[in-house]
Amino acid sequence: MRIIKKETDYALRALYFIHEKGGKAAVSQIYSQIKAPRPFLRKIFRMLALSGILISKKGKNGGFEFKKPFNSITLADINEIFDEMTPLGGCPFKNRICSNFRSCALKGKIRAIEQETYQRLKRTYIKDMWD
Amino acid sequence: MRIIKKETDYALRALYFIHEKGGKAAVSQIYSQIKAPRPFLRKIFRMLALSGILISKKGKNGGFEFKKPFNSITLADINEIFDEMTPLGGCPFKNRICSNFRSCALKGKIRAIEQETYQRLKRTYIKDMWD
DNA sequence: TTAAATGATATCAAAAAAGTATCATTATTT
DNA sequence: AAATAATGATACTTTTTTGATATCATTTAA
Ligand code: FES
Ligand code: FES
Repeated sequence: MRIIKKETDYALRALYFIHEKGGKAAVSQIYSQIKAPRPFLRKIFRMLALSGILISKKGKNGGFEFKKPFNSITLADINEIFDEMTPLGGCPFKNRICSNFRSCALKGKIRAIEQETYQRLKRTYIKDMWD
Repeated sequence: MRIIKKETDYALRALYFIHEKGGKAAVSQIYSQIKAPRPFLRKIFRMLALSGILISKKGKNGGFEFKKPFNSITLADINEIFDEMTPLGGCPFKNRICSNFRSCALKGKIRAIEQETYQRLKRTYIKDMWD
């Protein structure tokens, strides 16, 4: 059972780091601290910017700062950027549809559990993760 | 977020099928019904037997029957055969340990969520999955 | 003795996840 | 203006995990 991806892991720790740094930082200042590969972290940050979590500033002395207030960011906010949920009525095994889709009740039960887990991610604020 | 693997999916549906067939069946009678690849299902069944869920009977007219009573089997029972949980105090990213393992509080929170999900799997009986 | 089942194991293929490389664009500093 | 240092965009590669095969040995009932 893999709750989060490495991308989410890096993202969460990086966001926390930016917050500690006063709310703004560039990838070059972060990656070594959280031991993430630089180009990978860049990709992650671009997605965070596209998703409205961060604002990016280009050029010298550029970097990233929070768009969404740090205190309001949940684990779910970040997780859903990198990992999609199974759609309502869908099968947990994406694209390639399951054999006996129609008669399969499994997907419903599994989805319910997934949803419950998601709700919990939603209730977990990243500001509280380092308590 | 992937709650169960395909192996678990096949296993659950196959077990239900055996139950409907009166508690005993051979792989050759099952795989086409649940649309699982035969050799894959064989492997799955061997694991179910090794784990004490089923008993295997070799030879002609052989097959598999329940060792653990069907009504007592939970989703967790099957899931844990094919998917391991992160060990207590461990990092969700198996083998290759995380960079800042010591200072990382993330792993604790993630594990808590994983545990909660596991508890729910434990409370879900496969006999109830086709309601 | 044959047929039909599982046991055991090695191997392969496909998909997903993780990570790189490269060039373009933008803004600051000199 | 030029150099520098940041992100934007995108294509690619590698590694890991998952899903699936193939093969031969063993067992048992007919
Ligand atoms: S339809 Fe995919 S698990 Fe049932
Ligand atoms: S130690 Fe692995 S997620 Fe923190």
